[in-house]
Amino acid sequence: MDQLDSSIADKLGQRGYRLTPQRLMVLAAIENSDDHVSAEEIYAQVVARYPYVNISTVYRTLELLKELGLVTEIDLGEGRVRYHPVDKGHHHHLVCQKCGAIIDVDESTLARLQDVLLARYNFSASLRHVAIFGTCGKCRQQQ
Amino acid sequence: MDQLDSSIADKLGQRGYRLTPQRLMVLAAIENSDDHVSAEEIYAQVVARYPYVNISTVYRTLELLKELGLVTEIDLGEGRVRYHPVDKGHHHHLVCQKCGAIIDVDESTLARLQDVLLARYNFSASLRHVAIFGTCGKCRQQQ
DNA sequence: GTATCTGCAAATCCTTTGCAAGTCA
DNA sequence: TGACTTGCAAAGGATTTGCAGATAC
Repeated sequence: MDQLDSSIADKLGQRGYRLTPQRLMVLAAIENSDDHVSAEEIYAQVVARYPYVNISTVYRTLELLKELGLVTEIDLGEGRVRYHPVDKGHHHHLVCQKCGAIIDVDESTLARLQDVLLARYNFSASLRHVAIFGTCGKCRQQQ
Repeated sequence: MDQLDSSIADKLGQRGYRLTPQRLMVLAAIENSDDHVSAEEIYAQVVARYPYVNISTVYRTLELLKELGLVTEIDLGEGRVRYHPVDKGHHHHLVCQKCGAIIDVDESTLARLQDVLLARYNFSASLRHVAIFGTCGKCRQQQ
């Protein structure tokens, strides 16, 4: 029930959604994570403090936050999705398919692509949180 | 048991894998499809000719072809993966999240990004078959 | 002949859903 | 109070797996 200074909680409240303890705990778990968290990881964090939550509540909260544009989803190719608060900034990831390393890439790196797609295809790409697969330098050396 | 001229079949044979009727039918289904096919669609095609195949055989064949680099997978955001033979050329897709339209994008459009990632991050991106989500021009007009 | 493949059935994994009970505003 | 939320349990859908029997080479 801490983390009442959460900016996401503020926005939820402003839009008329109830700030239940469960939701606040989910928000805290998302915002306290440096990395991107999975639903399962959020659930584990919340259960540690309040054993009666159900994972479906976590999924429902994440669904709501997605709809409201407060978190972004990313698929790093693990067979499950990870979440990240939008207000922590946009960035991308290079995922090495050999060693699993994840390299963070600045938002600007994809800015030009976004421009090209708009100019050439009149398509507004949503490149807020993208995973690009390939091989890192270290692994290429070892081949 | 047709489609013995399949280049994928050739490669499978060369590498010592058995060319079973099931595998040949799966290969034919992949190669005869203009679009990208899902496992379920491949299965449907094969069952039409040989009702005793099992979908797990389709999945196992696809797994093998992926490992050997003979097909690529693409996730167009449908909750299931689609497959495409590598030898039919590389290309990318813009997926409109409003209307579902899929716009094909030439390989060269992502070439520069590939260069940048290599130069800046020493990362060899595997951009052979990428889906980019966003909004198409038509849908943006209607907003 | 024998290692490789297949079919079958069941299991897995992540995620979603129906519903009755609980609770925030 | 009453609409919104939750917990529970069960379903959902795509994909994977164990195993015994079948088969390509």
